[in-house]
Amino acid sequence: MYCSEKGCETSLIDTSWQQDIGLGVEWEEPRVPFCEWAGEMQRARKQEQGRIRREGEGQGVLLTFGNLDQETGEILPDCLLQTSQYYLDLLEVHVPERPCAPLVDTRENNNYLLPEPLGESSETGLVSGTEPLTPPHSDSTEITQVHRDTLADLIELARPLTQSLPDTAKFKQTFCGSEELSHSFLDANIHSSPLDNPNQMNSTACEETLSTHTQRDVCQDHTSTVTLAHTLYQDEFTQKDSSHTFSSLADSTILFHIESAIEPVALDTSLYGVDPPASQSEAEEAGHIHSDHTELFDLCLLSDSEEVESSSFQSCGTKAVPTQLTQNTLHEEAFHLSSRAQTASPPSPPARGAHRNRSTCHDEQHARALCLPLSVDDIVGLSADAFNEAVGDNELSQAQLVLIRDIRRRGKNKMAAQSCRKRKLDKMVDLEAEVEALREKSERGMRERESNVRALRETKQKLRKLYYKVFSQLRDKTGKLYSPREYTLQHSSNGHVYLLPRTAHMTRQAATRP
DNA sequence: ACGCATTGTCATTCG
DNA sequence: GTCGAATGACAATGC
Repeated sequence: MYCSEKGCETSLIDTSWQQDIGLGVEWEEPRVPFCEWAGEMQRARKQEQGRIRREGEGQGVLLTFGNLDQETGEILPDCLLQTSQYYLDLLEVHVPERPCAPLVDTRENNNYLLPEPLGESSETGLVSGTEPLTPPHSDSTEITQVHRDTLADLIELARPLTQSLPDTAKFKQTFCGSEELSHSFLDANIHSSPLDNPNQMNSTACEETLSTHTQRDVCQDHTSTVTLAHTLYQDEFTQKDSSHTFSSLADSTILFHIESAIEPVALDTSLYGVDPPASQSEAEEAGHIHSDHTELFDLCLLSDSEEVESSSFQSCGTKAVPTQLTQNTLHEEAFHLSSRAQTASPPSPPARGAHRNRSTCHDEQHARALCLPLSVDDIVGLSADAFNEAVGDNELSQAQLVLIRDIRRRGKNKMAAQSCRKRKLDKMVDLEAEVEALREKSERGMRERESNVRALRETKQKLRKLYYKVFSQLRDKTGKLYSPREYTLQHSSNGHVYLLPRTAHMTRQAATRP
């Protein structure tokens, strides 16, 4: 879709907005033409720039993690400036000598498509001081006037398309040190996702993610000097109508096809185009980058495996795959990566709190790397018959067979160890309960024994008293008392009681013993 | 720095 | 003999 007339970009975007409104998007504020909005944007930027200059102290603080762009007044980290300059250099050849028409989307031609330029325009009331640029493939009548720093901002906006941020948090730690800045990049990654790129986030997921981020952006402080211009651009959208943001961007197809301007990047060197580190800190940063590189590879393969079985693995985000890489190349590289991970280098110490899922993630990464047809859960959870059937149905390589059986063995053993420990724990609990019951039983026996001993002692005492009482009442023929030392009382089975001399009694007892 | 608890993994035994 | 479950031992990690 080309527009050759001056000012046509305004009508195009306005038409897009009108279409959105026609689709039911409510517009609470009076409609502001895009050109006016762009002018406001530029004025806001100028004000921001002036504020930065006034706030020398704050600038000093901000410059601790970034550099001040002399043209825009934005604070950019070094890496961004380098990358921005890189893309500027790539696009410098397209700088024309006269004002240009807006860039519009021609996806077939892979042309640039930019939002309405913030450059000079008497009709739109935009500020002056622009440096005209034109996209590739545009003829003399299809020229675009783009403010240089706006182009730089849009390059930054499009940068995630080609460099991918495997892990926003890691990116934040590695490059920015500023949460807001990293949010800007995350938003840029979302807002600039080409809908027609199969490697990018689909529109539904993008909209969902976008909704979350736009809500946050509405609450964001727009006076921050760290916010990049494209974030301001997006925030202006979200201020007007957060639900309108994506549709506006999508319907007007404000996309930035940068792939055509990017040279092939050697994957084994750097996907981020970082020069060899000169210092230790740079070397550490390079280590982060290399780590992201490896992670990116896994994620590249993830998109491949999703084609095989989309239900097995879940995507971790929007990842760009270098178009120069074929799937076979990726698979071969993934195999080497997986092999290296399995055999060579010991895993680096994971972050605190990552220990619990380390093993599972490790297996999942290997499964992704080798494109196993089953998820780790399925590999472990399937019955033996189902597992063998699944393995038999899918023609797996030797490496895949080894890996899938290792994953199953480890997973089974892991569950077995867990159940074993649970059983051991339960057994210990049962044994402790049994010990407690036995202890109580023993205590009861002891108490009963003591009670019995006491009763026996009392009985013996009573018997002794009774014994002497009987002897005290027994008299021989002469009326003399029987001595208990010389006589004893014997109770027979027939109920009679006999008084026997002790010698006879002892003789009798000896005779009855076996 | 040290001890303890938890978890994963390997080797081995058992059914 | 094979296979899966069970378990002891060990290492890594977190607290």
